[in-house]
Amino acid sequence: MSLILTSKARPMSERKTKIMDAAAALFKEKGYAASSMRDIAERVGLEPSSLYNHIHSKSEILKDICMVNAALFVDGITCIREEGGSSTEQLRKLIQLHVDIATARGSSITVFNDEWRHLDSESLVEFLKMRKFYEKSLRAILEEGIRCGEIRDCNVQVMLLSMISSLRWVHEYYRPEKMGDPQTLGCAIADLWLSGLST
Amino acid sequence: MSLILTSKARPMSERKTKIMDAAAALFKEKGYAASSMRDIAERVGLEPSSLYNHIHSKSEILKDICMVNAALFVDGITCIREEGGSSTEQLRKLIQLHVDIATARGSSITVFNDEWRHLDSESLVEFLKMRKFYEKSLRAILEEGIRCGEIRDCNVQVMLLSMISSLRWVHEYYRPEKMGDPQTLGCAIADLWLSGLST
DNA sequence: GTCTATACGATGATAGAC
DNA sequence: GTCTATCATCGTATAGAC
Repeated sequence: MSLILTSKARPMSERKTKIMDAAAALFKEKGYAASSMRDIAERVGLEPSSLYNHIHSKSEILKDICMVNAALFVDGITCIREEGGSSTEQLRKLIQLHVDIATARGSSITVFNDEWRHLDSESLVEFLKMRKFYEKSLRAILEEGIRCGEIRDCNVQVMLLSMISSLRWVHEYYRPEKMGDPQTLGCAIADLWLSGLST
Repeated sequence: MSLILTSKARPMSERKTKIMDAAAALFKEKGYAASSMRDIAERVGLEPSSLYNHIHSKSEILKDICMVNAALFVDGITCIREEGGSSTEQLRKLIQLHVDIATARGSSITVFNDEWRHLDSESLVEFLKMRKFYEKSLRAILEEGIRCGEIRDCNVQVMLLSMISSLRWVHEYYRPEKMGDPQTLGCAIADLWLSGLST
């Protein structure tokens, strides 16, 4: 899954990159609504008004962060579906995708997870479409697994939501020294999900 | 677990209750920072300044919501630990506790989950202490289970964080008509966690 | 591209009449 | 307890000099 490294976004000016990074970090720390353009400007060493030479508005920053990350997940799961393999294999790859993205883009993924509701209505529609696509794909993996007897026949929606939610701590609490590299962690979480806690 | 019904909070005036409920709903919809005192006042049918006859500040509302809910979890897990039983039984009860609280206090629990970082530093310390206590208790359950061979010997921190996180969708996406009553849902999630997805 | 200056609405909170 | 009036501050964003 080399998607994280081979970003398809066209190159960004160094200044704009710094602004986006500072904004993502701030949104993570205080949330979108509580982060001001003055805060962002201060972090990046500019006067507030100068930010507008690089971005159009605060809401545009949020939109960019959310969409870039949503695309990573959509592309990732599309890739996994195309590669095929058993449901179990696909689930393992999917969990690894989440862990890879969460460990590689800590602040950006927080914003994607928690701040998307502040998107303006137009962007929100687009964002929710992508999320819907992602959920539909995951549901398909689970249903295939149930059909061929690989996955237990439980409430699919409950499985799906539990699985996705259970990965939402990684970006915040991942500690390499305690949990190993992302590959190791992904494997451990996949084992947990597939085999359960009981001996 | 009758904790939810037998609230220990001293009685609140009807007006104050309405203010707190409206605030919790708003904080859930837009987040704490993006919700204004004017918004709250409008919902409850008062002028903004009148709110201050019932509460001292906006931050106090947040503090009350967070602390009341934190106490529910702390009391709940304390109860479960005191009742004893096998680790598996305790884990089942704990999952049920989460589901019960999430389904019974939707908006309040969202605030507790996502908005606590806006607490002022003093309240934040108190809040984090309670959370720490909760995590320590859950860790003890898991470690006991591993020691006596009831729970698989995995990274405890990874298990703990995954378990807690996996329950964070309930308050938002619980649909009784699709998932049954809270008891049924709690049972289903507990089965998922204990036995895993694989057949 | 960066700055200073500024527009102008929204914010949390208070004072004081009723 | 509720209101009107008001304050001081901070919010996003723009204009225009350099």
